[in-house]
Amino acid sequence: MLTQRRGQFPTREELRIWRNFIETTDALRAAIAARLLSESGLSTGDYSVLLALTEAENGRLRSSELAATIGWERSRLSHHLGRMDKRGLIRRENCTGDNRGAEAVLTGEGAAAFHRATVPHLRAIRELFVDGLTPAQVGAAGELAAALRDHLESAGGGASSR
Amino acid sequence: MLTQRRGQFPTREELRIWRNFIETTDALRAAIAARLLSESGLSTGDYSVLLALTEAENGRLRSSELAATIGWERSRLSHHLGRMDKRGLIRRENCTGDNRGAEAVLTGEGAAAFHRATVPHLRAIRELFVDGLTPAQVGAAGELAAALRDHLESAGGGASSR
DNA sequence: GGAATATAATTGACACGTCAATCATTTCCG
DNA sequence: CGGAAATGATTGACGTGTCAATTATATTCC
Repeated sequence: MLTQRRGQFPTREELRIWRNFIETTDALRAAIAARLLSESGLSTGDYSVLLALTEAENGRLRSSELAATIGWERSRLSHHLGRMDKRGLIRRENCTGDNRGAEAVLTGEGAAAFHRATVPHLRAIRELFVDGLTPAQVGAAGELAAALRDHLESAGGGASSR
Repeated sequence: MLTQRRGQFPTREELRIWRNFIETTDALRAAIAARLLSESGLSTGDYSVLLALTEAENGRLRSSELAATIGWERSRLSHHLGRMDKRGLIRRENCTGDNRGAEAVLTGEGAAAFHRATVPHLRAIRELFVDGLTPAQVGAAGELAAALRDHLESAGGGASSR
């Protein structure tokens, strides 16, 4: 209680910045996602999955590897693959050599959708993110992200981590 | 094609920064939300609603005003109030003077939950956001947010806005 | 070999968000 | 007045995310 670091709470100004920061990044994410969806019919989740499969050997990946690649929980991926399967963007196959495994396989339709999406998506990132900042600010964004990420990883992000 | 501004697409480095930035802010948001939930049983949505009601005259607000205050769509608020009502955090009443209106009223239980939540929530914001950055970086975060927000508002965030 | 355990993936229940109806009341105006 | 349009709010359908089981196969080790 003695050793409590400077202000237990954020100052008014810090709080204002926090709210602004989190709301703005949220709006940015939503705007990019909306553009992607309207221009290609893909959600950002779809895009991540298709990107990973496109870059994978033979357009196929074991479910758990795919989850690790894009940083998703297993059950989230499972639900999402179910929806993508229903839409014909991917196909599920049994994993040869390990019968409990499953592989997600890129379909022609999935590959086509991904290719239709990529150019407009990159353009949206440039227009809404890069073009809104000076080069110095883009650099600052990178440093900010790195600092926050390091801090999160060390200081424990989760709820149960302390 | 001649007049195309500097790189139609983000550079490799810009793209790396974009991904890092968006993933990190997402992880930060998730971490703060998880802390809030585990420490108080409230979601960030609950918190926003309770904050607005707490600050309102008599702990009550007309539904549409509440939506405007916290920047939500009406239907989103309606769904959320339904869930909060079921949990006893707020109560719905008819709006005197305009029978199509509805008011959300803070219950004792809602007020108590909010008060239990606020200190740990502010602490989490300090620990996970403010403490992860130098004072200069906090300032940079504010400027970044302002720049991105301005750009989003002018350059059209939505999908249909061009 | 065969039970205990670990691993891979799916499932179900539920919270949350968006969009497009829908319903009720009020307001506008001829 | 009375019907058309505007306004306030809710609802339903569906995509998405999390958590806690559950199912199925592999591995381990006695």
